[in-house]
Amino acid sequence: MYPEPPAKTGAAHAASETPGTAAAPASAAPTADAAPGPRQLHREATTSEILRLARAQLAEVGPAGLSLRKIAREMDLVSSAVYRYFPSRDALLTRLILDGYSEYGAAVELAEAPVSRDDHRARFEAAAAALRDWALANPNSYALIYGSPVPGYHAPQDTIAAASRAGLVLMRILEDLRAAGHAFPAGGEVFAQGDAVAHLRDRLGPTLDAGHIALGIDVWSHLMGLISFETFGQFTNMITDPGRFYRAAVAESLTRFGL
Amino acid sequence: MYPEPPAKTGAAHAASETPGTAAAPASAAPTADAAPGPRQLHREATTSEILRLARAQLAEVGPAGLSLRKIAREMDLVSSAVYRYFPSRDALLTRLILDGYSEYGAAVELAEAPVSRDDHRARFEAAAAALRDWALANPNSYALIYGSPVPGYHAPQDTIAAASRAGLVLMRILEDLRAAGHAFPAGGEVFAQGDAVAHLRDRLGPTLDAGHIALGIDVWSHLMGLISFETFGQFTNMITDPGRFYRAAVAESLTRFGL
DNA sequence: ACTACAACGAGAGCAGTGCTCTCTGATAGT
DNA sequence: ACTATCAGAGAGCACTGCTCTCGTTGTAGT
Repeated sequence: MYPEPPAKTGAAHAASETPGTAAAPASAAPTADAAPGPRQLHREATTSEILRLARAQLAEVGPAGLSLRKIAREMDLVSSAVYRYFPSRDALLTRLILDGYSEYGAAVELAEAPVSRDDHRARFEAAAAALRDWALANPNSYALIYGSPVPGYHAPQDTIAAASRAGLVLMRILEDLRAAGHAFPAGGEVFAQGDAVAHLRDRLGPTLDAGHIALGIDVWSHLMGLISFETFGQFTNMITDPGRFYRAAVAESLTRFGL
Repeated sequence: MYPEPPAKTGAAHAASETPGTAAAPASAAPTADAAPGPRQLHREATTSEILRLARAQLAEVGPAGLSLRKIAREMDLVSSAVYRYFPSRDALLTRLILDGYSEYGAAVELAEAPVSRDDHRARFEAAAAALRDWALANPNSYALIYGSPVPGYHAPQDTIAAASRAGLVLMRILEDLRAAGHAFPAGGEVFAQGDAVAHLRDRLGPTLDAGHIALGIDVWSHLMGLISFETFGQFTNMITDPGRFYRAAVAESLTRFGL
């Protein structure tokens, strides 16, 4: 809903994926999903080509500049053909957002994974650094997923699950910390027990109580605030060395965990 | 540069204000700026009417939905006429951004002002609460000024000065704190002396050293991160009571100042 | 093997956008 | 009173998202 088409409902649906693929499984061979079929292959190829070009455009001109017609042109397609694959520009955007969350989460996981499991401090530092690095490397994707939401666009439930992936990496470190018998400093208890919602708790083990989850979310928000300010240019003429500044904040965060 | 016009340079200029007003002072009466002149009056009236409608539209459909043509229609003007007052949509947006920063800063100042000067704790709490309240009351303006920047849009120097206004309220509290002989806890010293840049230091007295300014910026970023997450919907299914959560974070911030 | 159906792409077209250019009155300063 | 300036009108360009129709073609069921 970026440049806002004529009028429409205003509240974006933007939910449905590629309709054909999703509506298909009723027919064909239920033996297995054995036979891909040349048509479906073509469909998948086209879909991912659209996404590839969309991502390229996103990186170049940002979310607002993304144009279905331009994508069609680059594929030697007529604009209406693209609508066979994505029902609207919004749907494409939704898909890009979802992918963005995944990539972001994957990047953070990848950075944190190789660190020795019981070196919680190093794990946190690695994850935090990856959080910033990815944002700086993919500013437009970052803006898409953590910047201002498209007006009238209410994130479908899919996105809110995907959104927490990067944050969960931090949470798991806290979890392991707790499992290792670590005692969090008393200061963190300003966060009430009921602040973190059940949904998030289900994705974590029972080791952490809501207060500690809330502490984790607070720290996460803190880091994301710094990253957003930096990538959105708010630190211009304010902070000379954002990298060092960020590392200092990370160090401060560690003390909040008692590390 | 939202829906990106044809091609143009890509890098937004977006600097110039209402050109007539700025280019005028060579002629007329340099005795004083005494005589407003009926024509100039009309110009100012029209300009502010445009801004009024633009703000209304912004609040309703967000930055991306802002349409010069629609504004013109609502004023019973033809679209090209609006260009007599703002050279481009970008210029209008720039103006709205500037105004947004001002309003935001004013709101925070207004909330902090009535608090007894030597109750630094209450002053901080009032300012922090205003920070969040304004954002929640004006989500689209907030998104405009603190959300993802318009792609290709490089903030003119004017904006970066205006941007710090709300943050400065917090800084002044630290300043007063320091002036009152308050000793900041040792932990804050993870922030290196050189992090805060000269520009910001000039707008504050010499009482605060760069390390404490950096601490202030960090806390400010933290709060803004929380506010952004909340207004941009990132806390959905994550935090049950964002208000209480925010207040807890504010309390934690106070301890960082030794309050 | 044939047929009915669904998918796909093309093309035209609608309503909207930002922005430019030219022309015509009104108006303000000389 | 004259003239330069300015505001607005109007037409038009290039672009957007999206819809609809219409042949073609692959696919699946009989």
